[in-house]
Amino acid sequence: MNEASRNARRDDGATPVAGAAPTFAPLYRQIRELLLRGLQSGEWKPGEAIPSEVELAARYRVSQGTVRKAIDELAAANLVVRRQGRGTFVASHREVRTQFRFLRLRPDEAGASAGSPGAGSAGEAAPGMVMTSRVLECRRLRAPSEAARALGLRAGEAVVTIRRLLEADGEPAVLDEIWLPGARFRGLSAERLDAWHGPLYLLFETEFGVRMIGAIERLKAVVADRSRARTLQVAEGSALLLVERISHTYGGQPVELRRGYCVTRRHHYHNELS
Amino acid sequence: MNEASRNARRDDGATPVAGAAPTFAPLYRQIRELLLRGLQSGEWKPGEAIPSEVELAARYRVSQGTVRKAIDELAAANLVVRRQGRGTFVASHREVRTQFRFLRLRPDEAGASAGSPGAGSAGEAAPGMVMTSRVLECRRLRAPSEAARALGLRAGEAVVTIRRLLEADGEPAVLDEIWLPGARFRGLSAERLDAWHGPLYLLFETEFGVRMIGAIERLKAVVADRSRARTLQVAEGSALLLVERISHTYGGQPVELRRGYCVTRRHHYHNELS
DNA sequence: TAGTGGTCTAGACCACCGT
DNA sequence: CGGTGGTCTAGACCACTAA
Repeated sequence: MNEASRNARRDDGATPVAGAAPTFAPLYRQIRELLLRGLQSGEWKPGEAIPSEVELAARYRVSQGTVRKAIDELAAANLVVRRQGRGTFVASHREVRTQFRFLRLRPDEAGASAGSPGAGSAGEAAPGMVMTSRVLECRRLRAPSEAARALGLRAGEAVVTIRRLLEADGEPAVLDEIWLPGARFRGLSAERLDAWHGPLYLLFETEFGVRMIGAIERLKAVVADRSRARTLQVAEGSALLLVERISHTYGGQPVELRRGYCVTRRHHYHNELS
Repeated sequence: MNEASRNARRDDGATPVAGAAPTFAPLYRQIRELLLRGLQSGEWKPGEAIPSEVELAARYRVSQGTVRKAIDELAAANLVVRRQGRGTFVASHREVRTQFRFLRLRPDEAGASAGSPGAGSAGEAAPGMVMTSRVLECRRLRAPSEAARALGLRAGEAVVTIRRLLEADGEPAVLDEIWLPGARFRGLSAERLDAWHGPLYLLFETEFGVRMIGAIERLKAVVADRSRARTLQVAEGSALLLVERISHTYGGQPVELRRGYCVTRRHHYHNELS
C-alpha cells in the first residue's frame, strides 16, 4: 500500500502557512483530514458512531494502526470520543463532559480536594451549582463593526444578538451578550430560546447544525456600569470579570462572539496550566 | 517478555482513588511512571537528553513502541520535548515555549490574525511585549493560614514571601504576591532576586531544583484598594484582574501560591478552549 | 459469542541531525 | 556516516460491551 499511497495526496491543508513550500503530510494526518471532512459534512452526526477502525482501515487501504493514530488526534481535540467495546462516537454537547469544557465558572468552595494528577489526567470535576438561564433579548440587526470583524462578516450583514442572564444557585452570575451570524441562524428567536431548556450550544448543534468545537477567550476586569449593575444586582462601580469569547466550528471558522460579564463574589473562573 | 512483565508491577499510582479496587496498569504506563521517577529524582536534569528510545526499550525489556507511547504521554504533559534526529530532552523553563505557558497576559492588539487550527495545533504566538520585573519585597515569615493551606504546610511553618511589580512596555501591569515553602527555598533573598535577570521559574529550577510543571488558577475581578492602586499607578476603585495560582511540581505537590493583580486596560488574559 | 477499542510486539523504512 | 525520533505495517492477544 505504502509505496504508492504515501505520496498520493500531498499537502496537509491544516497548516496553510503562506510562503511555506508545499509540504507532504504523513499518512495518518491525511486520514485525519478525511475523517475531519466526514465530521464537517455531517456524514456522521453528533452522538453517532463513526465506522470501526478496521472498517476505516479497509476503506482507506491503510493499516489499523494508522487509522488509530488519526483518530487519536481527533480524540485529543475532543472532536470524537472513544468507548472501549462500543466504538468511536462524534462528540456532542449533549454530554456533560463536553458542556463544562466551555463553562469555566465555578463556585468558590469547591472543596479543594487536591486531585494531584500524575502526568496527564484531565480531572474534570462537576461544578456543584445549579445554572438557570433567562433570555432578556433576542433580535436581528445589522452587524456592528466589532461583531462583523470578529465573525468574519462584511459590514452591515445580518446578525442575531442575544442577551441573557445566567443565575447560579438563584443568584445573578453572568450577563451574556452574544452575536451570531444571521445566515447560519435563521429562525432563531426569543420564543425558540424560551422554549429551550438545556445548554445553548446543544440548541445550536441540534437545531442549526452548528457545532462549537473551540474558542479563544480574552479576560479583563471592568467596572460595572449602571445598567449592567442593575441586571446583575450588584452595586454600580463593582468589579466584573469580562470574558470575551470568539468560538469557532470546524476549520477554525468563527461563529459566535460572546461577552460575558461575571460576578465573581462567590465564583471564579477556573483554569489549569500545564 | 510480555507474559511475565505484564503483571509484574501492579497499580498505576497515578490515580489513587480511595476505595477503588487495585487496578493493573498497562505496560506503557508503568514505563511512564519509571521515567517520571527519573525526572523527579533528577537522574536527568532540565535541558539534558534522556536515553534514546531503543536504549530505554532495552533497559526495561519492552519494545520500542511501548517506550514510545510512554514518552508520548510525557511529551503531551510538557514534561519532555522531542527533537527529531537529536533526542528527547527534559523540559526546562529556559525555553521560550515553556515560559509563556505560564504567562497568559497579552497585549490587546495582537493583530487578531485568525490562526484557525485544523484539528489540534497549539499555535503559541510570542507576546509582542517587553516584560521587566522589579522586586518590592522579599522576606521570610511564618505561613499565614491561607498560604499554609494552599501549600500543604502546617500552620506556622516558614514561608518566603515575595512582592514584585511586572511592567509591560514600561507600564505597570501586574503586582505579584508570592508565597513559597521555606524549606525548599533556603537562601532565597531580595539580593538573590535582584541579581537574577530572567524568568522566576528558571531561577527556581536552576538554583533550588524546583521545577514548576503545572498550576491551577482562579480568576476574579476585584476593586483596587489604595495601596495596590498606587503601586500599579491606577485610580483607586479601578477594576483589577486577580489571578490566584497554586502551582505544583512532580506528583501534584503544591510549591507556590501566587496572587497576581493585573491591570487590564491595555492587556488581557488569554485562554484557548477546546 | 462476535465486534469494538486497547495493548504489545518486531521489523522495516524515512526524515532529520550532527560529525 | 551513524544515531535519533517519526511513520507504517501485520499480526497477536486482551478488555470491554452488547446481543
